[in-house]
Amino acid sequence: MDWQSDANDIEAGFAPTLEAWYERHKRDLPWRHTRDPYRIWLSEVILQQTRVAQGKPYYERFIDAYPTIADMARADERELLRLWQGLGYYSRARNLHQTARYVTDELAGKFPDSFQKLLKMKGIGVYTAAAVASFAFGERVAVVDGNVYRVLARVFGIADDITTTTAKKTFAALAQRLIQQANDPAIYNQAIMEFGAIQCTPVLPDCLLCPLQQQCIAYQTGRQQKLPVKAKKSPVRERYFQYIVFRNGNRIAMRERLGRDIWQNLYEFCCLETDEPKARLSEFDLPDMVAGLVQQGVLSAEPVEGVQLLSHQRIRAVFYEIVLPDTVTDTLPMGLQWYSAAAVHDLPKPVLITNYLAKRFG
DNA sequence: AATGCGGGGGA
DNA sequence: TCCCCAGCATT
Repeated sequence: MDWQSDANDIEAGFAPTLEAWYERHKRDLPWRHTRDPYRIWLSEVILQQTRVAQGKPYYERFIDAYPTIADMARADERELLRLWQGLGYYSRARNLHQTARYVTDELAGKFPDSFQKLLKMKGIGVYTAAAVASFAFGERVAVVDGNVYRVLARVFGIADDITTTTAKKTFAALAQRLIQQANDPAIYNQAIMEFGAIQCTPVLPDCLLCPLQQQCIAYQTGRQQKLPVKAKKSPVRERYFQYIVFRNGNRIAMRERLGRDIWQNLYEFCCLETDEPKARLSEFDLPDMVAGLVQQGVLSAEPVEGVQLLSHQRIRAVFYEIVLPDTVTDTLPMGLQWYSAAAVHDLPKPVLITNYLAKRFG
């Protein structure tokens, strides 16, 4: 099994290589001069989804204001939030305060000293628990953050979508295997994140000077830019449907939706899609056939707005009800046909249409 | 499993 | 612009 021994060899050398790299390249950061769990915890919370450059001055300010966890516990929450101002994700500050008080008052100031205990604290999730447990207490538990996903995906050529639960498990298991070979779990955890932050960067990683160049699958196959794979959260597409609801007595003009779009084979009213939101008939152009028909009728009520959220689209609809006189015998455009109220009821329709009918006609 | 939650920096 | 950043809590 050649591939297996190769993979194991790469895994075996991984942690020590990064630890050696770290000793040569690490930045001098204030929270790296302490093993005080309070300070490490504070730094980790500040750095959640936050770059070192942005978080560093805040860390200094907080340590000045609250040198110990008891100081933070006694502080006024508004004061904490003021210090936090500008960092974002303000629940972090509230959770910080809550945990500071809990540790001070309920745990007699003794900071939780294991991964499992740390996990129970407000604002401490899997990442932060692993970070504090390893940095402050030397526990051999691997951190998995955005840097780790990137480094592991590239070095080991893992193309799984990191936004999925199964991929997260895969990466966590690999990371936990890798840390077993580390000389010092605290150093190793710092090392892989520092490596991701300044060498194996999201764009333009410095592969030419990389100590893992020879074993990096991404480098060997030229896929640095493609890894890690992260599903783009497709922005919800905004669409604007203007529905002309033609009425004649108790009949309504409806058509079947055809073609490669939403609501295939469902029935709707005369539908005109616009690029921008509209609120009145006069704000957009009607096809000639439709315009001619509209002119013969009267707008019978204020336009009605409706919204329908699909997985990747938000349909904002406006319904304009036009009542036509019996004298109109024009052929209906756009494949529209007249349906009695009972027939309309039986047609398959999008919820958006059904809701409108219910709202308008009960 | 999906969302909401912030603000800044770099390409 | 878009993406990403030492993620977490809630539903």
